[in-house]
Order: sequence, then structure tokens, then C-alpha cells
Amino acid sequence: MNHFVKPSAQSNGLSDAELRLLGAFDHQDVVIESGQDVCPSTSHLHILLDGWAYKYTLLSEGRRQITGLHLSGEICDLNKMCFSALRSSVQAASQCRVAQISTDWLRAAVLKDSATLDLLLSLSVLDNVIASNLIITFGSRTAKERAAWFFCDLEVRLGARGKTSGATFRLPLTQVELSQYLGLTLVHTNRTVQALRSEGLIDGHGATYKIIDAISLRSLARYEADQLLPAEE
Amino acid sequence: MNHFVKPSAQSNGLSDAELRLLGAFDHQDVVIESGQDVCPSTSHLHILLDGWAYKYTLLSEGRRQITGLHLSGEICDLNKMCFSALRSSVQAASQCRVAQISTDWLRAAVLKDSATLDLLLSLSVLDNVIASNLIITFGSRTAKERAAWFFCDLEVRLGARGKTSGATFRLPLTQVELSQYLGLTLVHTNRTVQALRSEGLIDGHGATYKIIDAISLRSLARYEADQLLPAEE
DNA sequence: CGGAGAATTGAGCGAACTCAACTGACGTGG
DNA sequence: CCACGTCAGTTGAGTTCGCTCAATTCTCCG
Repeated sequence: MNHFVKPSAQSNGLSDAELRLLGAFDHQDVVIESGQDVCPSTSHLHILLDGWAYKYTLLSEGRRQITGLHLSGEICDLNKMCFSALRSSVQAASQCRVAQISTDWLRAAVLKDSATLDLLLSLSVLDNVIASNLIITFGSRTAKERAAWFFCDLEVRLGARGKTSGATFRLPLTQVELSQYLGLTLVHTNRTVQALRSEGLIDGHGATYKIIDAISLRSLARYEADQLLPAEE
Repeated sequence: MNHFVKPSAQSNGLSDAELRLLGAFDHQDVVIESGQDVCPSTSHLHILLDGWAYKYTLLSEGRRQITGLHLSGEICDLNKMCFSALRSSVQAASQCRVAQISTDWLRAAVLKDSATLDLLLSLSVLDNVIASNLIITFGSRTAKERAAWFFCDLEVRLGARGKTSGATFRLPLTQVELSQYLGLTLVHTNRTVQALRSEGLIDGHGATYKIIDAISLRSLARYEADQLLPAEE
């Protein structure tokens, strides 16, 4: 059986070692284009191997709220192990490579191998920790702090995947999407990001951003790797 | 082995049948006084048999954010199955009766019985759904809508447990706690609840509340049982 | 009666929203 | 090659929501 280790709390997803072990699983690779549904099948789980995706739910009047951001190594639809019909979907924010795993197959694997059980539980619990962090952000941070928090969080998660060069990284989200994630209006999101730029905390327009002053940014965001993270490794 | 059924999505917790089956588990009953820590042990999970509790995390400057509300039948600290040191705690909002279950024992039980696995997974995923609902609330609802949403949600969850008489129920939370849950200031929470009262949507001060006009309340809150719930039952 | 915690009220301010217009990049078709 | 449409980003002006900083009432309990 596979010897999974605990998913890295820093990266919020599967580690490289885990992804390598994933090869032992009965899975299927798919490429999803930007804007498409990442999790079309209800009988399979979907693991992001590469690319950006976000979970969202549609609200009244055409609005929507993005409830989570997924990077490579993360499982997008763990809920499918239990519930088939949630009111949320997962959309690709960039071209994505996705591995599909049958829920039935995984369920059987978990019963056979306690390390796999640990992995699955850890991923689910991690999802909760991430969600709690977002709740804390929404409940206690101003717009500027939210934006700062977003960039801090992003740098950590991308850094853990080796997707940053220096403090520079690609961000394939439009400001509309960013505003739906941060729970702000588009206009205010724009002004807020500009403020971070003009204060010399970040730089970059369009798809490429760079963190200039990580210390001040974290201080502004009261970023403390949030809910713990590292555990009984 | 136990024959657990899926936890009720309506109530967000264990059903009566599940609680009855719980007797077969190796557990220990404890009474926690209001204000005390519900989950002191790190080697045990804690299931609320009766009472109110909330998960919170302390922020800078003495502030805190309540990230989840727990009613009877809910597991408060599922994260202990994976991570030992989270930055959050669970506090009793009223006197609580709590069942402690050893994490090791549960882990073994899950590997032996697929129904128990389903139960555990369902509970964890349900936590996520609840958290997503809160994120949606924070991201898209005004103060008044948040408060209305809170009462709608409460009525459903309490109703599923038979803890309402008519639309009347006890709410053992102070406005300070309510404000920490809704992500508003105490003053604004007070005014917001008053507004709901003066508009004839709810009634009641102190610890006892009553929903007068559920239709209007739900409409105001855009409450639609939120992230769905019922599944492949 | 005094004190503590909870709920309430008032006044003023600042953050975030709304509405509306405008720029710049890009692709497509005449 | 340029006119045009579209979409992302930006800017301005005015309004409203929610916050801050008091101070005051109410309730309960010793």
C-alpha cells in the first residue's frame, strides 16, 4: 500500500512526495481549460496537479462568492465522498491539469490502509482550517488588511510549491475574481490593491505580482501563518 | 459493529439514532460549566450531548473571532484526529454535557467499519459546508442580513433537535458573543437586532427569542438552507 | 445599597459602496 | 490598416453602512 505522509500544512496540499505516490492510485489525468468546471464528475474526486481553481457559489442577482482558492496538490471536491449535490462548483482560473480518482476506489483504499485514511482526514481537516482562516479574515480585517493577507497567504502557498521566483509570482485572477474572493466590490478592491502598491508593499499589474516589503505586508495583515499549521509531524 | 447512518445535514450534527448508537462507543460523559473549555484533552474528541458551545480564535488586542457555533450532537474538535495544536479553542456558552472519545479508539473503529468511516467523513465535510455558509454570509450579506441569517439558521438547527417550542427558543449568547460571531461591533449588533425587532421579524430580549415573521426573515437573509444539505440519503 | 455585567442610546467619523464615466489592451472583421 | 467591440483596469463624486468613543440604563446578585 501507499505510504502517504501528512499533507503539508504550509502548502495546504499534497507534498511532492505525496503526488509521486499518487501514481500508485487508480487515476486519470485530464486537462481543463480556464473558465471550465474542474469537477464535472460526481463519482470522482479531482486533485489539481497544476493550475489555479476556485470554489464558488452563485448568489442572487448574478453575484457570486468565491469560498476557496485551490492550488496544485489540493483536492477540490472532498465533499463528494459524502454529499453529491452541493450548491457550489469549482472553476479553473487558469489551464489546469487534474487527476480524477473514483470515490468508491478511494473509500476502499482508506479502509485497507490507515496511512491513506490519515491523508484523507488530514486533507478534510485542512480544508476546515483554511476556511476558518477566511472566516477570521472576513470577520476581523479591513479591506486593506484583507488584501495584504491575501498576498501573504499566496506567497506562502506558492512558495511551498516552488512557484515563486524571488517574491515574484503569477496571479491568474482578474480583479473581479479577486473581489469575489475578498468579499469586496470590484471598485474598492482596485483601490485597495493600488494602495498597497503606492505604499511600496507590493508591485505588479495584470498577471504578475511581486511582494516588495514582506515584513510590512505581514504586519499590516496581522499574518501569523494564521491558524497554526505545523503539527505533530 | 455500529450501524451509523449519515448525520443529518439539516441539523448539522448527529441524529438521535446516531446518538443512541454512540452508547456502543467507548466514551465518557463530562459536564462542562458555561465559560469553560469544552475540549481540554488533546487525545480525545468531544461530542456535545447537550448545551451550546462555540469555536473561537484569539486575535490581537484582546479581540476574538467566533468561527463556529456548536449545538448538541456535533463534534467540536474533529481536527484533533490530525492536528494537535490549532490556534482555536472551544468554549461552552451554556452548561454542556460532553462525551469524550479517544482518537486512537475512533481511528481503529473507522478502519474496521465502513459505516463509521462514512460518519466521520460526513461530519468533517459538514463542518466545511457550515464554514462555507459563514464565508458566504460574511462576503455577501450586510449586518442586517447577517443577523437575519443567524436567526434563520438557528431556528432550523434548533428545530431539527426539537429545541424550539413554536418559533420560540433560548439563545444563551450575549450580544458581545453574537457580535464576535457575526463579525460586527457590539454596538452595531445591538442596533441591528433592534431593527429586526422593530420591523416585527423577531421578538424577545435576553436569553429567549421568538421568530415572528419567518417568511420575511428568510427573504431578508436570502436564506435558502444555504449550501444545500440533503444528499444521497 | 453597591457593583458588575449586559443592553441601550447618541453623535461624529471613516470605510466601503453605488453609479457612472473613461482608459488601455487585444482581437476581429470590413 | 483601421474601425469597432469587448473586457480588464482605473478614476471621480456622492452616499450609506458600520465603526469609534462615550455615557446611560437595566438586571441581577451579594
